[in-house]
Amino acid sequence: MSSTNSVKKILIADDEPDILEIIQYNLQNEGYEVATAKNGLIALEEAKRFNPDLIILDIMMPGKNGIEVCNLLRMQPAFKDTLIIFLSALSDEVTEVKGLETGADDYITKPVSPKVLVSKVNALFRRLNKEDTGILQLGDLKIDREKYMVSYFDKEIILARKEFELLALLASKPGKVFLRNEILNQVWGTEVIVGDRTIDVHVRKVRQKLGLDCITTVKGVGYKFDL
Amino acid sequence: MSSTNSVKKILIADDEPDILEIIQYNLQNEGYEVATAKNGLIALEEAKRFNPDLIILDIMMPGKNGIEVCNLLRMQPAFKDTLIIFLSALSDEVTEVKGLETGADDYITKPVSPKVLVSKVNALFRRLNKEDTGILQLGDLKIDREKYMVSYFDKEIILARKEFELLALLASKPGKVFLRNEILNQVWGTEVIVGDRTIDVHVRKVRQKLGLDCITTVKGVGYKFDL
DNA sequence: TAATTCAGTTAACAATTTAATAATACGACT
DNA sequence: AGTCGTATTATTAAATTGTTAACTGAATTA
Repeated sequence: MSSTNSVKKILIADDEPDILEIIQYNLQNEGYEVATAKNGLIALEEAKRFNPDLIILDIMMPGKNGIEVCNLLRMQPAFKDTLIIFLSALSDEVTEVKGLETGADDYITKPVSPKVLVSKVNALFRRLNKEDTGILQLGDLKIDREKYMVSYFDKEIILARKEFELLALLASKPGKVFLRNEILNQVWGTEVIVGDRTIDVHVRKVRQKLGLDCITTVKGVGYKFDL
Repeated sequence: MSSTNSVKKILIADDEPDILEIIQYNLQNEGYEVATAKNGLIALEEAKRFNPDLIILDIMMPGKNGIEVCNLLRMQPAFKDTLIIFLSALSDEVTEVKGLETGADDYITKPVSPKVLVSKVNALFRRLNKEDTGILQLGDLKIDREKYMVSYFDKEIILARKEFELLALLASKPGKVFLRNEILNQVWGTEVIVGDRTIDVHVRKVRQKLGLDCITTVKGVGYKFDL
């Protein structure tokens, strides 16, 4: 199974050595870990051994073709969720639809520019990692934007909305000094007009509830988050 | 934001009425709910109103082009995770790479066969919905989305439809705070307009029927499910 | 050094928002 | 007609939010 953090592993299966090499080179350049297979059977073995996050499959290969390989992979629980991209010289509609319905995530027709291929791969991983929740982890302080929850050393701290938004804003760029105006615009919006003291008071409440000196005052300028 | 159970909504933006119509027809045939926009500005408005799960954007449109629209959408938190596919007659490498790097999930060059497009759309949703099993088991609480049934300690609890959908939504991501707007969109849809109090009342009923304190209110923000 | 000013802190209070509840109304369906 | 599901409204209760005013400490000035 693929970890969200680590370097992504990609297996490329194609019977043309040139293509294999070009794609491998470009993906490695982008920081991916790459393995290759020069036919369908080897691809299956490599998939087991290498446990890739993404498999790029040529359709027309000697022995087992790409679609067969895909089917065999999808049958195994271990590869149920593995990303699969078909790469094919066949650009006919029927094959493409069949390929996608087999459970592939994309179908790219050759010839394809390496840069475009890399972009598509990036896009797939980007989307998959969107799963990550908007959690900010700063030392022992955790700010979960989705859950509207702050915890320190796993102890939950209840913040009111404005308090939370203020903290989330400051913590979004630790070290950066936010001007009072920025804070007003971000947290309170441009419509509402509130006095300057209001910010101070909210800062105080956050400090108090956190019991942690992480909001620093920069006199005459604004506030910043610093652990 | 996309509901786990409901029909997926797709917004298509293209300045060519023919294309708009063909795509719309094919996607509706596949069971999707479709809205259309004939230029970039309208697309932005429709996105806000219709709240689609996927937006298919033509790149060359009068006024705002697709890439601009994509950028504007991605800036708004509400559309940060919305699926976006570019559709373009431009097949040059630079535009395609730029499009994908802008945050699109796919880039398809015209002309495209409607069947292939539909397959690609299906593939995207398939990938996104991987964890969407019908039954949710949360501690001793079981929620069966297919049978519209809830049980606690094997004791069946009858919920009305809206009540059920509300609970199912909140329980789909335990801990996550759902904004009132999200709840309205998911449970009631974008078409119907109901007052804010309606949500409260339904929350109350669910709490009452479950006899279980699993829905927490987060003042000023929304509600969350927590066991 | 003492007085003054400036900027921010603090605590108490008031105003405003927001949600829970109960009672009510209206259809759809039986 | 009666029940059920749904949405609205009014009332009440509670929490958040904003303001005020007094306080503190540092920097500035006389």
